[in-house]
Amino acid sequence: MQSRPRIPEATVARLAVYLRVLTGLADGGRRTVSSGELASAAGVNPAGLRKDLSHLGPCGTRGVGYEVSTLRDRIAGVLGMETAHACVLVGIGNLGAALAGYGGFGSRGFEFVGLFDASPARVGQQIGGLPVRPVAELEDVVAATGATIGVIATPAEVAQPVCDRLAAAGVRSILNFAPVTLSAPAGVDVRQVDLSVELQVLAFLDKQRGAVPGVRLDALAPAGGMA
Amino acid sequence: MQSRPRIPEATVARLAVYLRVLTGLADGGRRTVSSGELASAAGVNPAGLRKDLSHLGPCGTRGVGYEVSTLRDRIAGVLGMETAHACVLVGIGNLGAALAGYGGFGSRGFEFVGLFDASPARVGQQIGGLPVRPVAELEDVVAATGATIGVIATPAEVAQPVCDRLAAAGVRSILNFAPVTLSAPAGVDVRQVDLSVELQVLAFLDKQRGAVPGVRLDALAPAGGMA
DNA sequence: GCGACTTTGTTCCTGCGTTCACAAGCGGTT
DNA sequence: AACCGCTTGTGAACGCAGGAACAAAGTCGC
Repeated sequence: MQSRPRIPEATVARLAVYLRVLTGLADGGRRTVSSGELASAAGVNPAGLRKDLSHLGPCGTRGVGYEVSTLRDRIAGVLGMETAHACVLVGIGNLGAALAGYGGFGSRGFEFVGLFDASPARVGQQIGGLPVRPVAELEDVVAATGATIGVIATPAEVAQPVCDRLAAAGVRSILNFAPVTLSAPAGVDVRQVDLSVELQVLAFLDKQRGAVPGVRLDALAPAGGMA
Repeated sequence: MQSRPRIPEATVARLAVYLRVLTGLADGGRRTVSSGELASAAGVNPAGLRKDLSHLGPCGTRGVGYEVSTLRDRIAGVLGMETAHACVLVGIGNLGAALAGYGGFGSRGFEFVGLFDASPARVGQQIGGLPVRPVAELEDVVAATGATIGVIATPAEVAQPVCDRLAAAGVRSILNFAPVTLSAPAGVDVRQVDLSVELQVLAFLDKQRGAVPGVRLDALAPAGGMA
């Protein structure tokens, strides 16, 4: 009953945004919100927001709006946040260290239970209260903690082998920051976050909008990082 | 002639992926590729790939496939990579420092020309050959370099003011890593990269697939970050 | 107690993205 | 020179997401 047959993936992504906005409203002491206000804060269309929320069954009061705390708890339940999720992070470079030290995950129910790196220089360091372990211990930690989410922040060359090991160890969801397209066995979800792609889309939109060829790189940049 | 009336945004994102794959193939000495092989490497449908490529006009040889270097250059041209793009980065925390030090941008035509942070402790540090400047100099650097892309890696509270200043200074494209929904004036594109949302979508897909309640956080994690 | 206003939940419709399937074209071979 | 297999490019159908408009329902005021 709480789990409808299917919720579109795009809706799930927006539900996570609504949840963040609602949490902020609740912390501010707000009791109720209308769909229009919530949609404005989330940057979406009010009708679309109501349609998204309709997937969880009726949870608002007509003429009044939505009760902030109730809606927050309802969304959190649908997204599966009442149970914490154990994550392992492979690749403790600049980006990996930033992810490991970012506190925004823990407060949302995601807990890193293992950090791994291939470099002996990194192994043994403490980041966010957790030691960096050698990748050889990956399977053991996944088995011991029952981690279901793996985050890959390694160089591109080793991302696929790491993905294979994570999947074999029992991880069912993988978030990949390496700039390669991973192939994983059926039953394992992979989501790709590619920063270069995001920038290139922005650059294209800018170019398509016409004009503005006047980029003067030489004005302040000393050395071109051409590789 | 080179710029067709409109290319769908989803296609642009995939073109960037094709470009990455093609670059790798060219470095490996490969001369030609078929749509099937390229689609497999990019993780998409072969027919969809051909339709994406059709937006740049005919660029393949029937019976043979696509010439790797030619297609690579064609895509690079459409994405506007023959001209470098100057970027400014605001917020040099863990994530910002990782972005500033990441070499993957420079090789794709994106060059950081200014790093900014509000903390005096950060100002003056050198990251990737560039000094961290106080945010007060933001407008001057944008004007001097003609930067068109701004990257926000600040705490959530100050992301909107920073966005406003970037837009007012003339930046037309903004990539936001702060967990807030930004509102920008018309003519300014904002792309949101929210790591928590990605994780929550993964968690939901995992939950929806059924089963797996056996998350044992207490095995290794010390404290549950319930808020 | 009744009316009017506000807001939700739903339905319809339009447009887009994706996928399947087929015709057109090129290279290699005999 | 003609045939055959292979691959591209395109046209059509399907499904889905997004947006607007409408009906139901609850609350506030009189």
